[in-house]
Amino acid sequence: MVARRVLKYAILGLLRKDDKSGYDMTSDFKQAIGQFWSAKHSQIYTELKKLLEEELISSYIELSGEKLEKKMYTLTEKGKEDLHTWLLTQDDHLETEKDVFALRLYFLKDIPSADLLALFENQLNLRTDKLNMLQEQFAYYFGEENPAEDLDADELGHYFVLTKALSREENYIHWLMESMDIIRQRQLGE
Amino acid sequence: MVARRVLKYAILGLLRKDDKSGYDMTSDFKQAIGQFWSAKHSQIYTELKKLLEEELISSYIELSGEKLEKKMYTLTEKGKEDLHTWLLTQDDHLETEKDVFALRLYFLKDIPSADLLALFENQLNLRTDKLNMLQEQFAYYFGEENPAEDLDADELGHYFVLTKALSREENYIHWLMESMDIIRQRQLGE
DNA sequence: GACCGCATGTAACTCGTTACATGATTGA
DNA sequence: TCAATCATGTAACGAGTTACATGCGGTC
Repeated sequence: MVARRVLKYAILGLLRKDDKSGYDMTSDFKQAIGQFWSAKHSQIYTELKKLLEEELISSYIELSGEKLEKKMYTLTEKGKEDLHTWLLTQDDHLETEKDVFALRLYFLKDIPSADLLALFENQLNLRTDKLNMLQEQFAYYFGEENPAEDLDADELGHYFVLTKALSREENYIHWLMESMDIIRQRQLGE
Repeated sequence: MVARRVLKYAILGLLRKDDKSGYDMTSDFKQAIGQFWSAKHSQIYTELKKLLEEELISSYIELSGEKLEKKMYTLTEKGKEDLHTWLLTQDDHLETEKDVFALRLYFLKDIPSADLLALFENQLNLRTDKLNMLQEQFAYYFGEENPAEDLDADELGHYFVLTKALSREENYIHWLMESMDIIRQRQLGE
């Protein structure tokens, strides 16, 4: 069984502290949590409508300025319960972590060896940019030091997500560089 | 722009060397390449039908025994060209690497601290099993040594995919253990 | 004879993206 | 005044899962 209705719980989770609009959630998915789940505004608005019908959230209108309406959503008691049940759910298996670069690489015999390093370099650039972005985020929220002891429970979730994303990217880059060395070695021997 | 029709190219790629049936491909997605892309048989058969219509592959029937028919697929010239173009495509951005465990963790403030370590332990078990399975696969195909220099171009793709998956799981486990230490430290201070 | 793996397919549904559509607010 | 950002929504389509449906082949 595949993890079901993840977006539903991502949205309920985003509402656990503050009321938010669909637009706010769209922005959240561009921040830290977007490293591990994301959705476009079209999908978010559709899901919000469904969650309202299911009475897991309720809504009210807030004005920004004179006319512009923000539809704010709040967790209902039912929504809180559903979220808390889900938070304690243990996964019974791991999903395939899809990665188009690795897939392409599996077929590398059909990639001319002159083009292979260029593909790696492109991936290295993308990953390096992402790592830099994450390091900036980390420094902004937590400073340059490793502050795990001083954090409150709320910041700790953010801390874990950022350290997870950082270590993922560092590891990816490390593997890319090792693999590029292997390719260069082989090309010398050609 | 999101990477489009990845399954199409995964299938064309799997056919680059040998003819295969839909069933064979379903098995392939349970092996090494399944670490980075996978699909159920229902989706594979549907895609094969589409690729036939597009004339990127052709098919013929092979018998296993007296009656059991295997429908074997072959890359056409058009299919080969399409695959080779795709293999040289550079990604211009990275997709969100979805991870339900990390998502759940972001909301950790709402997880009772007694349950938190159990969630981590569950994830650690899943990841450890996966790492062991990958290590066995690696040992089976490449032996215990690091043989990158002796491989032909075809094995190298397999080698990269396996080392990538291994380093991903090792890194995941390392981060899990570090995070569990932090949680234990904090619980002592409670 | 029963069970497991081999083998192929379709239908209904859910999830996710792209494109279409509209309008307000803020700051340069 | 122009552009970027704020703000919400729907429609069409593509991707992926689950369930339904059927039959052969080998082995215990």
